[in-house]
Amino acid sequence: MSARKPPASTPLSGAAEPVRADIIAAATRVFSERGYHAASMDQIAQAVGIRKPSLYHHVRRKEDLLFAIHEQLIDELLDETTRAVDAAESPADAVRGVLRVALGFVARHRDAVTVFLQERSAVTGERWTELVVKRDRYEQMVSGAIADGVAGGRFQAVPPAMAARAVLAMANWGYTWFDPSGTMTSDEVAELFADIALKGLEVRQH
Amino acid sequence: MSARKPPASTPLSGAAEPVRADIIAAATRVFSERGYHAASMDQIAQAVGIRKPSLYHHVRRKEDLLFAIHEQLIDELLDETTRAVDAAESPADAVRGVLRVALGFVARHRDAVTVFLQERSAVTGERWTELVVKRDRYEQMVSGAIADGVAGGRFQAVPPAMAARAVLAMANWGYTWFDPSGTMTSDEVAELFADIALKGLEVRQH
DNA sequence: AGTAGCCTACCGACCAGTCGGTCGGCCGAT
DNA sequence: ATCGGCCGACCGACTGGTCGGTAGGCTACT
Repeated sequence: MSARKPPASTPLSGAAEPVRADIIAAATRVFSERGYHAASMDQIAQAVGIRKPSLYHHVRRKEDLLFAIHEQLIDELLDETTRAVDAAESPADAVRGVLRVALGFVARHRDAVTVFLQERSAVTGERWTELVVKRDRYEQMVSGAIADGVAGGRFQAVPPAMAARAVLAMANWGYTWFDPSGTMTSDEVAELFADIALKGLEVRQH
Repeated sequence: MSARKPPASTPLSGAAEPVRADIIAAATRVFSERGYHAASMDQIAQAVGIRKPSLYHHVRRKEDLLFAIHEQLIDELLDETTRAVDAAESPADAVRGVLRVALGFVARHRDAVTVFLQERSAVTGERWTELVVKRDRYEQMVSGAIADGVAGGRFQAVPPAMAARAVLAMANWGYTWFDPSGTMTSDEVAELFADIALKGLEVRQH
């Protein structure tokens, strides 16, 4: 064919043109309910209100949907957390902020968080690497704050990376049980978890 | 050996005759690597060293494998944790024991724990109910220990169910990052996490 | 000892159904 | 008359699961 090959290249590193928001929302819902592999493109199309071939008008591959969900979430999370940590006046404040942001995400973007945490390994290739880089940056922000606390003598001498894992675990695990219509708001839970992580469960009698 | 007929009857409710151990091991490996839905029975058969139809000689359905993995893990976990909590001399000791057992499982049965925590929703029907019952019993054991601590005035006045979630989160999330060949053993991590949960990160100056 | 019968474990060939993905064409708005 | 959004019809690949049959070990009876 004489026809010049269309651009056909991903415009930039990773980032393709944005997928329509309602499609991402529908995919997020379906993926979170049935899991990435068990969800079919037909089911997603139905959730959008169109047929499968039309869905392929907006997305090149199924994996693109999964990646878009992952990327959107980590970018927003990174952004909000950075702001919270920067605004913190003490390491303890930073830990509180991290927990508040993370649990807020669980509450507000429940399905997306579920997909993000449960379908981590379904993203492949260099796109996965891209996500890992951002995830590492996120974790290092948390362990950095804790390291500051240790260095300043305000935290116990714990390995910061380990403590960060403990803190993040409390937040991440929330997608498993948190109920937005439950008795506690995400901020209340965040405060409670921060208290536990910072002050501990045991009563100190001095 | 005289020709005594083997039991050959379904011994109890639900429990079918046990699936050959190497098959469960292979399925655990494959499921944890690729995810339940992405894993094919052929891949499992190959991991065992037989062909797919032979695999169906030992298992009725794919889901049976998943259920067997889940059941085996939760039964053992429930058992070990019960012993640890019963042997504890204080609520704080109980929390330490729970973390030690749970993180020990992560270290020793990494793949099974991964399947258990990541493929929870793939089990369906009444078998799922059965698992939920046991999981709840497990969680209540932990929150019960914390409630004891609160009632005895040795723990802060936190909602026990919430605190239990924080503690379990630290342990469960371990399957995400724990490396058995890393610098810390699972017992060391458990001790560190217990210290954080019980005493907190902040230094108290009185 | 020989042998008939049975049973477990295994396999090649196969099936119906589903999946991700494509193609050519329709339609309404610009 | 072009074009973005949409769709019916279709395809190849693969999946979970089945079926008929085989190899070989154990038992029981002769």
